[in-house]
Amino acid sequence: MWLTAVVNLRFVQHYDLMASTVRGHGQHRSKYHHGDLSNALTDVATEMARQGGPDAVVLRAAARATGVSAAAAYRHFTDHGDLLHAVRQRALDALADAMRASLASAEPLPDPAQESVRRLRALGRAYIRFALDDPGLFRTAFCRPDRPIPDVNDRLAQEGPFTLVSGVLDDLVRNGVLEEHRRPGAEVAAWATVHGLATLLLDGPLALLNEQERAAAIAKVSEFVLVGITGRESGGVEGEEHAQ
Amino acid sequence: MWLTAVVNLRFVQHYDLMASTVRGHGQHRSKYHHGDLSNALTDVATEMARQGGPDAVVLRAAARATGVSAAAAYRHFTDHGDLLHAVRQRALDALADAMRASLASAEPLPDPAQESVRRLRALGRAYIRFALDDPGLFRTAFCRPDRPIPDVNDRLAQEGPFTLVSGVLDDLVRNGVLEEHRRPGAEVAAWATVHGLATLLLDGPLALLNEQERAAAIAKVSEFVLVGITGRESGGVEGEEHAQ
DNA sequence: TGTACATCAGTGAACGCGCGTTCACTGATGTAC
DNA sequence: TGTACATCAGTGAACGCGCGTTCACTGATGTAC
Repeated sequence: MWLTAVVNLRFVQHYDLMASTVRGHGQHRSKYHHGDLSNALTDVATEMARQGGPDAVVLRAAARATGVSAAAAYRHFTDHGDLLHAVRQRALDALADAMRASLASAEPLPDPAQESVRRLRALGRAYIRFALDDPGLFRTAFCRPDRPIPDVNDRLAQEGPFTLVSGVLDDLVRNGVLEEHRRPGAEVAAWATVHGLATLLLDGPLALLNEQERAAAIAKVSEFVLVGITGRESGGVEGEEHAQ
Repeated sequence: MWLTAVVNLRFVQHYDLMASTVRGHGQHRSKYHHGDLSNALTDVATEMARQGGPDAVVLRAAARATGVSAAAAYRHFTDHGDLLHAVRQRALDALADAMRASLASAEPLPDPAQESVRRLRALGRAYIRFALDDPGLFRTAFCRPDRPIPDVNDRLAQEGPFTLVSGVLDDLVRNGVLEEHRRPGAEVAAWATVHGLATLLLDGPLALLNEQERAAAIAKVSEFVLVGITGRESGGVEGEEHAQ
């Protein structure tokens, strides 16, 4: 009990430092009229989510860490759920960013077919890595929303993880790797597989795997996705699956 | 706020009824020395989890609903996490039971190969259905544990979901559907896919799918798993995938 | 350019709530003789 | 078979905690004239 209290205290101190640093960089708005409190609160709350998952997003604590009264938060968020929703969106954005970065992180292969396979692998790898590196954010991104989720075909589809996968699958069709009749629904299957692996590695029984077993599982699943989607042995680009 | 209070009140009343019914059936132990308080508390807490997920597992409320002081719970559980852990185990057991029931729910097919494919499909279907029918329990089964998870090769493997899948995959090898060199790690891939689909349907963007789209997604993923595992077109047993 | 004033974005104190956990206690149970 | 007594499994009151949210308020900002 008091141990928890101590930990929380540490959190607060840490966040306070962070908050003052952030504000210190900007123009001093003489305390009143922070200028960008909405974003500042979301920043801090996102940091909390990163460290402790969705349950760590606490409105009062976020306000405290931002150096502002709790009531002030209600000028920018209708309630706690609204703040959490903003954090969730941040988490999803961060995931999508990581996936995009992964796409761009290596030289494109000369052969378009191989290149699109590489891209699919890169997306999956980034997804898993994000989950393992930032479990708090990952859990927050997929925690049960208390507000309606944006439709996949609306905002999220704009530039969300789902859309990235869809785009690469379209590439695979275009480059003859994926037969057209297999295309419909393929993004759901691919996404589900990678997402499931990520959550089982994080919170499920696969959390007990050592690093080697984990790498093997990831490689196996990566292969599995390609075969399952295309319906045939994944040619070329062998070995890449063993890369981190 | 007061709305929440009202809802909670309803919960309590409901659980109280339930608890008194349960105790009413058994022998009256004259209030003191309940006889099986540990199980009674776990029962009630599991019901709470069924209705509201892991966060709804509240020690005080469970004690209240069981008609017992909160302190009494500490004779049987070291703390709140211990109770939650018991509920988690119940949830996992319930999932495994549902899967086993699904295996036995239809006539075995005469052809052993087809039969083992049927069994794999049955497991996946049961998994998804459990998640959709009992989201609270499903979320609880896979919520982040604050205690060490039992190793897959230990208790859970005894009769857990994971083991069921492993067994059926062994059948697939035995019956020539799955080549032996593909067997290692296949249960992870299969499980991840189905698990991912379940969680995306529950809490992810796929929650927005209508019934028809959802059925299509499930069918597609089911096909995907078979192809991904075996490395070839799934022969036979076509059409069954469209069954609920 | 200066001033009156509406509006905006904060404050801080308080509210009620329910939680997990501890404590000294006491009634019921079972066992040794 | 009856009785003393240890142990077991409850009680109920209290603790401290921190949360989300509301309220009347006030200082800063920007705008109309």
